[in-house]
Amino acid sequence: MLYMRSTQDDRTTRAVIRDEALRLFAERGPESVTVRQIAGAAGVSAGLVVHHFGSKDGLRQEVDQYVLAVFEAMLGELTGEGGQELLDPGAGSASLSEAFARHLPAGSPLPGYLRRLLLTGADTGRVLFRRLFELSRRTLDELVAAGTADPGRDPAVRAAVLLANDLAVFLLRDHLTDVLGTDPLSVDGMARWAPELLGVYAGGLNAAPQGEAPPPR
Amino acid sequence: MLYMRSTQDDRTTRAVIRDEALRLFAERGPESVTVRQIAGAAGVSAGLVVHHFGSKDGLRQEVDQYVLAVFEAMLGELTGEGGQELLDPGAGSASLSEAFARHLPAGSPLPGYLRRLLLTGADTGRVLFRRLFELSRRTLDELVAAGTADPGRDPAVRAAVLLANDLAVFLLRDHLTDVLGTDPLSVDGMARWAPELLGVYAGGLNAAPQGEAPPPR
DNA sequence: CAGCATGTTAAACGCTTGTTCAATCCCGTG
DNA sequence: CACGGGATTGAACAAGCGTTTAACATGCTG
Repeated sequence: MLYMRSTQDDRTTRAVIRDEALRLFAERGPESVTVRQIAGAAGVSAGLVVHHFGSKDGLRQEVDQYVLAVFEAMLGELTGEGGQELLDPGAGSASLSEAFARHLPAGSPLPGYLRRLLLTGADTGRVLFRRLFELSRRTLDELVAAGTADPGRDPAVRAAVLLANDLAVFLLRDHLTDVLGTDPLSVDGMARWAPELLGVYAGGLNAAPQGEAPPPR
Repeated sequence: MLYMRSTQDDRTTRAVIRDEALRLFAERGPESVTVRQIAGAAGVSAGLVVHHFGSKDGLRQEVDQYVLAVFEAMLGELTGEGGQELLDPGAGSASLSEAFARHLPAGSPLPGYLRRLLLTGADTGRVLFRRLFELSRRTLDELVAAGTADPGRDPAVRAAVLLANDLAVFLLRDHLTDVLGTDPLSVDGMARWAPELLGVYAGGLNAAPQGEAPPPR
């Protein structure tokens, strides 16, 4: 093909368009991105975008599906591999946030897209959240079974609290980076964030930090 | 004026336009709302909207300023009235969420607009978040001074954790309503949410609930 | 080698957008 | 009572939007 990307790139032109759309959608939101901008970013004409995806909305839906699939794959690895390591205050894991940081490259647009999906993706967002909520409920159940957590008065609400706290890092990532000087989804950032959150989970707000770094108790 | 709103309404036409814009912006986002739609909702012509606010962006900025002003007023009442009642695990207050529920009418578009401001309002959102972060830091300081909380290893991060947890309810309101069956910003919803969160804050995830079902103050 | 499906482009189309403009209406003031 | 000025409208405008179309190049298949 003469029209294929110049330098070596094993992705199909179709995939390149999809990736650029994903990036731009995550950055500015689908409404603020034009077909011509996507085409420009992918190095093709506007007509080709429509030719491949039927319409702009068709492209958006395909990106939705793609992101969801990647996310599910991530979740699969997480819950499937070495038993439940999710949300376990004992292990170094701080759940979803850490999962993303570990499974995705540094500047990946995926977190941003998922954020937008969660906040403005009418139906897809609802499905996604329900999925996460069920996961959170099961995780809490496991923690209770293991004696690591109490179900509380209202286990559904407690699971929701845990999920919300987890997602908050995600949704507020940029602002947190701004005021703390560290991206909470980066390795350094999680090293600051996780102990503080797990400290509260372990003994409440009033308990002094326990797992020491400097002070030998 | 013959053109004034039919039924009694003490608001200026200008104010009506501003309010309708606020509502629509909060619902769908400024990019997805047209000047004609705003005009239609306010019962005026598109030209008049521009005449009053210069441009669509001018209108958006004015709504921004208006929302920020109302929010600041709310914050002022909160921090100023009976000393610090904010984030105090002893009182029934669950901070920002409760403040909104108490100071705003039921279907107010303000929470939705603030959410959007926080998540997509480039500079305004940053300023808003910094403001809230400073408030959270001061509140944590007071809790520490009162012996109700420990500063933790990294007080800035601990304050950020508290703020993020608080804002999460806000940002995920619709989804939480969906899975829990109760709006967490309503009176009923807070009655479910607050005890669970405060329970964790009081003794961590593993502690059994302490204050009984209806706590006799 | 003919032929056909596919990838691709440039140009054009129709529609919606934000904005401008001239005209009209009404009130307050001199 | 004239009149000037703000409020208000409907029509018009240019620009940008998503999409359609006709044409062309390319690689595969019989």
